[in-house]
Amino acid sequence: MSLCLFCYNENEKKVLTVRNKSLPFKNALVLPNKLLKYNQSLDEVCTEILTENIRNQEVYIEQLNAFGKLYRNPIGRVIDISFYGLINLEKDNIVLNHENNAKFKKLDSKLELAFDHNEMIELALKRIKRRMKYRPLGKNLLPNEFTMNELEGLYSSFLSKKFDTRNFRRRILEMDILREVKKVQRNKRGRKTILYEFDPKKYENYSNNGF
Amino acid sequence: MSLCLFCYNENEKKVLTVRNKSLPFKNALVLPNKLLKYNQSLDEVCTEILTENIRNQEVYIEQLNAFGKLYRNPIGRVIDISFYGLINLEKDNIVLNHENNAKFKKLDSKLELAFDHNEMIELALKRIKRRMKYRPLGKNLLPNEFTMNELEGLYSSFLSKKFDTRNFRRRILEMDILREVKKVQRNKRGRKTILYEFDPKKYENYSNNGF
DNA sequence: TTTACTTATTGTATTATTTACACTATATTT
DNA sequence: AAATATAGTGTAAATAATACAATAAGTAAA
Repeated sequence: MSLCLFCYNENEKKVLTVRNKSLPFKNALVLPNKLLKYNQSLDEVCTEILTENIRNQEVYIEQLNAFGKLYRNPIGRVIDISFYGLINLEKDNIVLNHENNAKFKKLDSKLELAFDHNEMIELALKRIKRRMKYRPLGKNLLPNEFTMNELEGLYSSFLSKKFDTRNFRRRILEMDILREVKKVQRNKRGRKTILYEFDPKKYENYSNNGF
Repeated sequence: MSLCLFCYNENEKKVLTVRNKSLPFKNALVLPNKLLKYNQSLDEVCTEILTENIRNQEVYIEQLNAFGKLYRNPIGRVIDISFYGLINLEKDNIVLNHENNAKFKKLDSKLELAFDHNEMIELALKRIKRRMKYRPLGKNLLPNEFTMNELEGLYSSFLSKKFDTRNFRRRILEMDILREVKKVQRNKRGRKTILYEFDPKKYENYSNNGF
């Protein structure tokens, strides 16, 4: 079982990687993963992977795909059921396990993982991209309070597409998932920024049932 | 591994079921399934299931989901990676294995399968429904030549929604995946019907990349 | 052969959604 | 007070989706 755990930090999407501790590909960069034990459900392994690597198991997770090619692991036949998850570094109170060398890495072409783990990331990103078209995204990636610009940046990053600010704002507001927070964000220069939060019930509803 | 194999026959969607040959739930109605052997890839088991039950392995298949709850099988922990497929009974030259009691059953509320196989069907139908919104459907379910009414019926059935004939035809033709066949279908009463076929290249293209 | 009936096919007007596009507001710095 | 940086806003045009009913082309019956 492998997990693509994404965050959105410093205006970039990143994925959690660890150093592989055993053969094959010992010491290579891989997605956090764990073998399923006989008495475990899939969810339980996810929880273990999370606990071990970030010390937090309360994270948004979706099943991705089962990878089952015969020779994907050179040592023997391993079927890997992969998941993806979305977190926010501060909000979710992450403690990276440095024994595993757990690190969030930028998603660029230089990121090369062992096994078929790059494929997993690609597939996860595709899935997220598709999902964004009929369900809201952001609650798991952003801090509790955020600006429209941050939300636009996130959408822009995951959909690899620039938005027109005015149209973006209108569309998001029409989704009816945000509320303005009383507070406001002071900036070094320029106008203050309105802060928003997700309306939990509405977000939940659209997240489960689509728009 | 289990397979939801759908067809669209006599204006109804149907799914392939078999009688379970072993415990637990011996003799119960189930989806065709098979245990994965050590030296098999997922695709190979799919092929086996297909060969065994319909004597044809050249079928459109997509991975659905891994079902991994601890007690989904009362006898022990079994993780089931499910697939769904779409076929056409005549075109695909199906020979049902009656030793397994392989039969296509209408998808109605009376259809009750053992294990979590009903869940699998539900999920597969949801997936297909979603997929239809950005990719074409029909090539695998319809005969090579078909009428607009048949295609509309198929869409209507899988999306559980009535269409306005005029709007439906316009939308489908705008998709640019059909071509008229020279022949025409004679009916007992009323006007002759134009026959269409899918343009293989265009269909393939939209099927892989979406509209 | 004319009329009734059956089924297939077609077009237009309205509404809703999406896109394109540039200036004003509010704060800080000099 | 002027320059600069960032946030925030409205309107018009184009495109897509929806609602809606009459005509065309055949068979069966009178």
